[in-house]
Amino acid sequence: MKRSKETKRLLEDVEFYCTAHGIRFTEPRRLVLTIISESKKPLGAYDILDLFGKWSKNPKPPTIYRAIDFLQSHGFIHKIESLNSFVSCHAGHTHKGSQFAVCDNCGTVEEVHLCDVPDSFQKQLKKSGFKLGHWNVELHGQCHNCRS
Amino acid sequence: MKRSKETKRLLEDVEFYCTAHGIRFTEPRRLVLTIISESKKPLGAYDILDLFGKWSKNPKPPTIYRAIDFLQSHGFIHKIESLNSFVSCHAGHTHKGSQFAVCDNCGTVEEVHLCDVPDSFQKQLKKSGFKLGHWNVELHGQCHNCRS
DNA sequence: CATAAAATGTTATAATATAACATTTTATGA
DNA sequence: TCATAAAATGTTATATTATAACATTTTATG
Repeated sequence: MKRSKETKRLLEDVEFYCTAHGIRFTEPRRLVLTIISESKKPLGAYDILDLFGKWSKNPKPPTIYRAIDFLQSHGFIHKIESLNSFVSCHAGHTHKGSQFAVCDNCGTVEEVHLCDVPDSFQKQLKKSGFKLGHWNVELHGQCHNCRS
Repeated sequence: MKRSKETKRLLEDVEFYCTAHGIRFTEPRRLVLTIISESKKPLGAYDILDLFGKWSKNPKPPTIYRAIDFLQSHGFIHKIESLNSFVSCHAGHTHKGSQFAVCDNCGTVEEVHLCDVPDSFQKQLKKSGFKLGHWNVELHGQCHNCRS
């Protein structure tokens, strides 16, 4: 199976993280992460299922969704809610928020990493007494490539 | 059918908007908007379908989804992507972005209205040459009520 | 009022996600 | 080292969310 430098690096990072935290980086989890990481675009669960099928006989949806849940809960992948699809996270550390610029023309997604929620949100949340857990920002539009 | 002051006001606003723009505010559209507006919490399409059934004999999913598409495309309702559900918009005018504070405990949603995307996003988008269309922000956590 | 466009009705099915239970794998300590 | 429990996976079935396709009705317009 093909694995880019970025994917190899991500797999190593996750390996390290899992060892350090005593959690298991099993074969389906590794394969699902590799598939997502190798994709230039976000993948839906059933896209992943199809690709997974190249390496394993007749996989079923729960196999994919379980791996997704695991990877997501540890911040290794993110879900783009407006596309029902998933991207890998190369931000290098766990964080509570994610921001994506989604090109509605070509479908590519760029993660816009910010460690904190913008002030304008903070202020409004403080005013209403809302305790922020995690957040997700999806910015739709046209990427540089598609504009020219 | 019960209709709060807020709902009545919203219906009037939409009525006015539709007349002004030569678009039709038909019965299924009005009923779906009323149902969403009367709800304290975001409603899924099939929740709406059930409620719609109290006023119309045996409605089918496309009826609901069509009304949702219409209402959404004109900015009268918003979809909370992370919940696959819908809320009405009382912001009073169409806008390109929406922000929601979603309480993961009680499920209530508060719309945090901002007319512009925060600077920190603007900056990053400018850098990468991304032309912003519409955006969606979903802030998950605990609301004031659920904290006490 | 004839016509075309818009909206709705209706049937079927596609796409996304999870429940429930059986089996296998792994970590752990007696 | 091996009995055990916890974790993970396999498997079957089904729930939930959303749309395609085509028939019919309603509305705006000349």
